[in-house]
Amino acid sequence: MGWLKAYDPGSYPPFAVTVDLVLLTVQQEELSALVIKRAEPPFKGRWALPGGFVRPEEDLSAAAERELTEETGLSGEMVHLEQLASYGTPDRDPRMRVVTVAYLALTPNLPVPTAGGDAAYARWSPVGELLEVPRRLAFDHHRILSDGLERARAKLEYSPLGTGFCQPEFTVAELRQVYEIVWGTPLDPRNFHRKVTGAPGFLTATGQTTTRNGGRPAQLYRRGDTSVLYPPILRREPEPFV
Amino acid sequence: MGWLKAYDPGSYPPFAVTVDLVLLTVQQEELSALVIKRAEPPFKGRWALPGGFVRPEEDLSAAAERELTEETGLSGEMVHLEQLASYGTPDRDPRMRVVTVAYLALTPNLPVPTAGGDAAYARWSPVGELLEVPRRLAFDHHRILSDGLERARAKLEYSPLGTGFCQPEFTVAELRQVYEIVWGTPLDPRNFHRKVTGAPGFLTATGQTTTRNGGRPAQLYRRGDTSVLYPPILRREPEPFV
DNA sequence: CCAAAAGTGTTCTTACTACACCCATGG
DNA sequence: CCATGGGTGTAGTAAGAACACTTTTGG
Repeated sequence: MGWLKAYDPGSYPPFAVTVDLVLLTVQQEELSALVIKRAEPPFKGRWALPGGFVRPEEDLSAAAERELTEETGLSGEMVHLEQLASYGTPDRDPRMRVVTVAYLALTPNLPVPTAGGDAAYARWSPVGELLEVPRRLAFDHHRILSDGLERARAKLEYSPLGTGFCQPEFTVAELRQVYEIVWGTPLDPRNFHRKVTGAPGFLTATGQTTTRNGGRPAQLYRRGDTSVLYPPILRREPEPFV
Repeated sequence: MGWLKAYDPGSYPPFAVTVDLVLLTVQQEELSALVIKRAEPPFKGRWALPGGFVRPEEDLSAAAERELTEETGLSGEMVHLEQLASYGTPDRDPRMRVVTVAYLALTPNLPVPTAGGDAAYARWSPVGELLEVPRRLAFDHHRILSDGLERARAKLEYSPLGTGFCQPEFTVAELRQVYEIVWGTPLDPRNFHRKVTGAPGFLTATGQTTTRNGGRPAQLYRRGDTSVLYPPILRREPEPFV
């Protein structure tokens, strides 16, 4: 009631729809997110997640991939880009009613982006610093980044997406460091090794070895072909679920 | 890069934003979803998920709760209503560009809804029938319902939300039947009993018993106060994660 | 007494933790 | 030859699966 009437074309309240990206990477022993310096009000001079309007004939996921490519040069086939959640509080943008659909991607260590030719335009910032203070980020991006972080942490348990943080070829120790940084917990190297090499389809050995981390040469692996990790790599204490 | 310029107020492409609800319940040994018969084109006469426009000053979750109350009489405090995902393919509604934010709720067995006074307006339909054929539901609601079903199944493993399908006071066997119906797998009654009574905070005993299911009297329980199930109640073979 | 459902106990197996120990390189 | 990290072996423990068995009602 009211539904059918309101659903009449031409009589609906207009919204702006954007996509925002939570792009995470691991660099210098820290988990970082890509942020953009806002050049215009509102929140002029503050950092914000990259994002932009969905175009009139564009799918949501296509808009997210386009933004990803614009900001990082990565294509949608190269990284796993997944929908995170949508945010639409009426006052989240002071200018107009905006609903944003947030996407999450875990990317390998990239060169510092300089889209727009402005060195101060975009940068990777440690997630810990960005979330330290609730209002450090523009709009409701603190919330979005928090949600993205929690999703990324959970994904590492049950999916092989942690490899997305690594170079195409990586050692078990490099992968373990990713887990340790994202979860903020030390993991037993020996048990971790057994778990990841034992999970079918997670890793495929290249046959090559490397000594780039010192010590005995380590096997190099590539990401395997599975999308599920079984058995999962579990954190000690699971976080609240909802 | 186009972003700042396009983000200028007044120059954004207008969208309609709706919320759609995946309301699931268990009745007569079947998992069912609430569907509405469409009275107007497009998809006139077809079944669709309940939903409607987000109002100009309304939060997304508030819109979902309002729709929930309109369709079922349930309030947002009574049931757990969670955001599922957003869908915005350009051609998903032939009349205009619509982005919908889907919400999921697991509800107890309710009387057949008759909102609008029309008995044919809304009903509970078995999910299996609704998903049998890809185009049985209007718009992209097949996809949305599939996603909601998969989310509900996953939720039962790690959260106590399965109790949402039960009456306020229920027996372990009644809860087990919910799991069996949602997952489509038989579960060992004895091991299930141990798991759910052993998971801290999942169930609180009322001290009452009932013989309404025949046999030896069974303890009655209420939903406990935890939001995480540890240890989880696992299905045999986990589904692909992404 | 018997059927039916509730609930407990027991055994086997899997997977995790912790940690001892050996391996292969660079310096 | 030794420091460093890579990798395997093993013992103890937590939790799941399968299933025998006891308990308590209704008829």
